[in-house]
Amino acid sequence: MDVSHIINALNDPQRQAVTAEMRPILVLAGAGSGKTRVLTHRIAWVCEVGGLSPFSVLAVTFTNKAASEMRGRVEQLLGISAGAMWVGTFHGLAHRMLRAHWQEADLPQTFQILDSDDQLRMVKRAVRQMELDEGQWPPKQAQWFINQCKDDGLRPSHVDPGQDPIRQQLLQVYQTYENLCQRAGVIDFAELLLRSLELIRDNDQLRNHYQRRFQHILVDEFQDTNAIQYAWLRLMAGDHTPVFVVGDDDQSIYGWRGARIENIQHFERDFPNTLVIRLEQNYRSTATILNAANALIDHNQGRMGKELWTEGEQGEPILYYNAYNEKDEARFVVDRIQNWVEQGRSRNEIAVLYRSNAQSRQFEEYLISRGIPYRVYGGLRFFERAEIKDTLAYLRMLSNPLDDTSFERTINHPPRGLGQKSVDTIRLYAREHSIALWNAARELAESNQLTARARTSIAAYIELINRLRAQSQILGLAEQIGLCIESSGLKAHFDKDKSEKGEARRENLQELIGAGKSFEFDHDTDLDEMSSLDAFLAHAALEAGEGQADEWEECVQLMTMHSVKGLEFPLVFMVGMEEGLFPHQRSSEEPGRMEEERRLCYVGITRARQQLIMTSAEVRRLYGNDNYNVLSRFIKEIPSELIEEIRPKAQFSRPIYPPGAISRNQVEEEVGLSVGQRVSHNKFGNGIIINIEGQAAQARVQVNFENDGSKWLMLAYANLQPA
DNA sequence: ACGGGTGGCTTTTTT
DNA sequence: AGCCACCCGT
Repeated sequence: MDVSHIINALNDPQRQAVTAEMRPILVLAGAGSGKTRVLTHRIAWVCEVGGLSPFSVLAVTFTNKAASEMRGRVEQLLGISAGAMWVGTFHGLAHRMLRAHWQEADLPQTFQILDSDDQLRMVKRAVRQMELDEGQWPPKQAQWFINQCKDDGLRPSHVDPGQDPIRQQLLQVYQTYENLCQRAGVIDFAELLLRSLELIRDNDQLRNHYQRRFQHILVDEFQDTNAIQYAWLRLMAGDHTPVFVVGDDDQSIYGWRGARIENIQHFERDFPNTLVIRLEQNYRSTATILNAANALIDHNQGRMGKELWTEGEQGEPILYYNAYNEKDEARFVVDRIQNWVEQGRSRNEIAVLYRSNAQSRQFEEYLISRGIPYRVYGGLRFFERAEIKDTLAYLRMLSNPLDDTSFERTINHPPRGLGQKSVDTIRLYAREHSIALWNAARELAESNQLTARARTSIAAYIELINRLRAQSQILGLAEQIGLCIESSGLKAHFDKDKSEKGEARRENLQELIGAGKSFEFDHDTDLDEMSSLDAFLAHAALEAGEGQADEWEECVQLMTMHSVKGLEFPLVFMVGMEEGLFPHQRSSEEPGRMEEERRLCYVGITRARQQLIMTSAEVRRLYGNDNYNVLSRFIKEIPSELIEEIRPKAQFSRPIYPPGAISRNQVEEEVGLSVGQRVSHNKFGNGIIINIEGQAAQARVQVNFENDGSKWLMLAYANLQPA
């Protein structure tokens, strides 16, 4: 058999991984070492050489993007359509399983998926239903608690209430929320995984079926798996199916949302007889960039060990510029961008990376003023926009009228003369009778508990939903969407808005119809019994869609260091390299987080192919005050011979301090203290000055005390002594 | 239903 | 400083 197309283009360790015998395999794949290639070629290998059917392979990723990329490459390699193959995201595959076994999973056939926004609304309802004060019990916090429990595989009954009354109350909210969801027939993202885990755990027949069916399980970005995903994988694999996981402990940056780096660290222990393969040859960056990355990440403890190398050139040194302030920083970056473009290079090749989204603004302003097109990643995505969700809520009511989330969203939107009070009556009635809002509304429309006016409105609403459902039976998906937009009054509602915003909303609604059309086209086969409407609604929840339509315009890319993972650019800027910003202040407080910050920095560095430029600002205006930040430790951890510091050119004067203000150095001189200095205070003890502001009698210093944390003190009264 | 004023918050994000 | 959620008046 000719297998050259599978293994020819591989280096030794890659080939070793791809052709390894059937046993647990852990591929530690460094940045830019060809991990996707290994994953896809492995699938081709076990199918073509190992004789497995493509349908007995399970391949899991985290993002839809990674899944579709993998799917495309497998199709190409195997020359088949991978439609029926189990290649997808954890959530997508769990969803597929629940759709197939909805009865066994105790779900209505038309169960709907809540996205985080829907989930928050539902938590809010739970909090209100318990008559708790929303200020004291922020739904956001409860949502976080619930998701954390579910990500650890814990149902309310499994959670140890402990002694903490706050925790006990949150647990009650969790329970109430669960009841609301179950009654409405909706499940949130974490529930997809939890429910599917419980399904195969408790149902012997199904478990045996899946364990027998899948002969090989492959996992991408394994370092990002959380507890429930890991448990799900182990259950799917059972005792006999070999697992092939690819990941990089040095790129684990999602610990804060439940990812467990231990999953990869303990893989060898959990899966006996594991073969570990390291992919360390990098095909992306210059040696300088890799050396910097290696040196930086070497400061972390307990790594699994890996060092990137390249056959390529040394390349340009890393450039570092210490700007006066954030404006100067942006100016510098945009100058460099202009430079690059003037040399005939493309704007697509450039990424500006920052730690937090708030930092993008300065860069945007300068880019706009120079007329350079750019694209900011992040923000609301297509299916998350209000007008889209409004329409989807109507569609969901057609599919499952018991869906309380959608009922709440549609009952008085667009306004149809039902006030807060009438809706409250419906809620109360539903709660008292433990029925869905829809059923409560139907009963109340017949009763005399409401004013005649409200009854008419409710009756009209019920009539509307029923009529839409009847009419939509014979329509295609796109027509159904169009019908909902028209008949619900949403169209008329948004037509009234003559502003740019209204215009954009109308366009989005038009685009939604278009999305329906192309969805029908792509899914014409319809192998499941699921209606195309239900399939579309699930698609909308699971795949929120790209944020911006004009993504192919040649433009500079602005994004956070988190969202850049998996991408690469010839020219990369890492901005805001300051203590407090990056590493972020909130990460120095929690144990383990600092190493995660360092990994994040490692991720950023390894995105650069040719040139890496880092910047910091001496003074940065943040939340309204000036901060004098110290240079990020991460820059200090890179060997200085790899870095070339750019000094401001003589012709640039120091224009940054606004008239009347004085520089930090001047303040320090006047005050006689400096940032970084150790001082003692007779009440708070010893500490370090981390910030100085104001002058003369107004001078204030921020001191980070060893015992009491950081405090702002008026210098005139603090009586600080150098320590 | 809208809009203006106020107060509180402020890291990272996918599904 | 900005953003957003909430509240109250119209």
